[in-house]
Amino acid sequence: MTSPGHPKADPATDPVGFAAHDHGRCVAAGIAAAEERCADKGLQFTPVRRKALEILLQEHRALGAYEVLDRLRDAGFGSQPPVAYRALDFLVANGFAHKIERLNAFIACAHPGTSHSPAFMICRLCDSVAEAHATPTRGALGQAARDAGFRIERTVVEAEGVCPSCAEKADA
Amino acid sequence: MTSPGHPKADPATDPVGFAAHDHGRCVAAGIAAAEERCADKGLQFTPVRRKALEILLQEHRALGAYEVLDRLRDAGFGSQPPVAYRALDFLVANGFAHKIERLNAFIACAHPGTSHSPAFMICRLCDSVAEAHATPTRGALGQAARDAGFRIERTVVEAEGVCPSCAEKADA
DNA sequence: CTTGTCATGTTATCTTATATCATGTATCGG
DNA sequence: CCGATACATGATATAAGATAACATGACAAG
Repeated sequence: MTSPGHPKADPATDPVGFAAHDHGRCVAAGIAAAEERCADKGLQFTPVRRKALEILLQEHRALGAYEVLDRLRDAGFGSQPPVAYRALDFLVANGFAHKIERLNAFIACAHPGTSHSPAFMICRLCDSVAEAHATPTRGALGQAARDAGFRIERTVVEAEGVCPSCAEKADA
Repeated sequence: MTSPGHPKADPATDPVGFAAHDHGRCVAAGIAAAEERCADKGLQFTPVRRKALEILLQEHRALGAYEVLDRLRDAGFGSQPPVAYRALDFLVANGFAHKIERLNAFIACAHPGTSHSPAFMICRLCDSVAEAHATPTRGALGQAARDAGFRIERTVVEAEGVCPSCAEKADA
């Protein structure tokens, strides 16, 4: 899942997406995790939902709902927007995928199973997205919320910039 | 600008929006700051742009582009989407307003003039939005970015939850 | 078997955003 | 003063993202 030989590879915290890695495993692991969790929680991991997750897992970048819809249609599923949005809503609601608000697009969760506040690094050059963990209540925001009496329920943390591989290309 | 008598009111860091305050000042201060900065930097603070900022400053919540457009039209400006988007783009590009990605909507900057990475607290009950300061490079995200070799250029930090005044109402 | 629940399919529509071309206006060097 | 340039605005059309509402099907509980 993480780059082989990476000095501090840790499946729970290592940002996936910028480094070379066994991508087949990403897909298999993602599907397996979802299957298990759905079985546990009595959720229906139906064909559309499974396919939608597979589609997202194919890449480490965010896909728009209509991009997902196109691929669902190609795979023989319905072709109207709600088909995609419903599948994506299910995946997001159950922690198998996340919505990248900055891009109005969706990406498979890189750390499925673990409950977490995700944080994303979005490369503006190649559109790849890596997921890390945020600690929203610890930083300046958490302090501001406590001071103001604001109860945080969910956080969106997205950094836009340049990924290592694009930075390298740009330097060359 | 901040609530009179607030124990730790500090114009540079105090989140505005949830507490009672002299709202007329918000508007006046926002316009004044924009005027000054535009003069300094040779930017044209044209009537549409001024009006758009005024519209945003009217409330401590985020307005959709089309909501802004409606009010611009009411004020005698053009009524086509690009009118609003261009004005909003200008305001955002120059730090007079921010886009709330979670809401696809815009809000006047609460700390104009200061260069900052904004963080927002969005009340899901009353839609009010308060702006605080984020310290993106300091927390877990900054660490992850350094580890991954990702160069952060801009961050989106938005917390969704319940503001103090709505929490109070809910308790009652 | 019928009732309720959940998933899917389908139509229509709404909201958000941008590309493009045309027009106006201020500034500046010649 | 004139023409070139840059920037701002106006207007048309369309793309992209999202949801409301209604109909159908599958299945388990009563």
